[in-house]
Amino acid sequence: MLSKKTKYGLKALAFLASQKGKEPVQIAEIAKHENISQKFLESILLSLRKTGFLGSKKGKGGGYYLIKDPKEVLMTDIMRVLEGPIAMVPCVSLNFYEKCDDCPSEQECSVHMLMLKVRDSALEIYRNNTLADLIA
Amino acid sequence: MLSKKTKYGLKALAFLASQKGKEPVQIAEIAKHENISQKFLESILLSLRKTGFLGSKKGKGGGYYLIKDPKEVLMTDIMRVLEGPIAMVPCVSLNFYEKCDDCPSEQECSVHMLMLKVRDSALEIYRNNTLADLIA
DNA sequence: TGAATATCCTATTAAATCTATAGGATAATA
DNA sequence: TATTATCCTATAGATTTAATAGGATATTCA
Repeated sequence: MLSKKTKYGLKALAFLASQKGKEPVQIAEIAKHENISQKFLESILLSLRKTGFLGSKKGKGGGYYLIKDPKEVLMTDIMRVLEGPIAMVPCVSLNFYEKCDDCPSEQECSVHMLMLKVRDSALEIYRNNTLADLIA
Repeated sequence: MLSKKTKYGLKALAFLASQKGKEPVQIAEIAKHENISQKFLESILLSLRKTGFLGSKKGKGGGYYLIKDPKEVLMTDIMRVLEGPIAMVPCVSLNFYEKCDDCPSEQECSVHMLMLKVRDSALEIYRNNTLADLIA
């Protein structure tokens, strides 16, 4: 299941992408428009800024804005920052690989191959969708 | 991420499917072979029995065994019992549908369509794989 | 300069879920 | 009737997620 953090983050990014101008949008406005707890959203936007998706401006007239063209922002990158691994088990993760402690070998593991297929199919979707597609 | 319950359940099912005969296999043997806490596995096998995947026999010489031919057991059915919804959000779930409380409408929701695609791609994998494929 | 505004940042709490264990009841075998 | 192995419920422990609190910092504008 998608975490609230991810869902809210996606909605916030989509909302920012739907804005015509490049004017900063305040947290409060996004939170209100998307029915999100403002404080919770604040921490999510902060992490999106620190990972290079958003820029921000303090003080009056401040807020958050997209740094890149929505068409250039791949869903793979967004998902990995918000939700973490796209794979359902660490042993088939490209960016968050970890060995399973209960498996003697990945060759023998009955779960490994199936989860590899699932990961690949999810990757295909995320690689072929950008932030711009969220608002289309 | 896949829960331990699901992972262990899949491994146990695969182990049972790999057995030549139809003799019951004891929890202890499965647990040892797959490096799983025996008590935890016990509760997992119990739920797989209650949902019609496994049969069981008590007493000496007892244990668990598959009820159906592994080729006839779809991964969709296994996953839904062990892990729950295949969809990442309830609003795109076929078997566990729920309306999102934060969304005014699913048409407008920027997350909805993307998650529908992800669900469909996962479904395609699970529908085209059976328990027999886990041990191939 | 200073008041107002809005993000920045860390810490903490609250809630939910997941993982694992305990301990006896029940049934089958020999 | 002793032994074996599942059945069943309850609960404890651990981890993760969701949300909140409160002040620090920077910017705007009068």
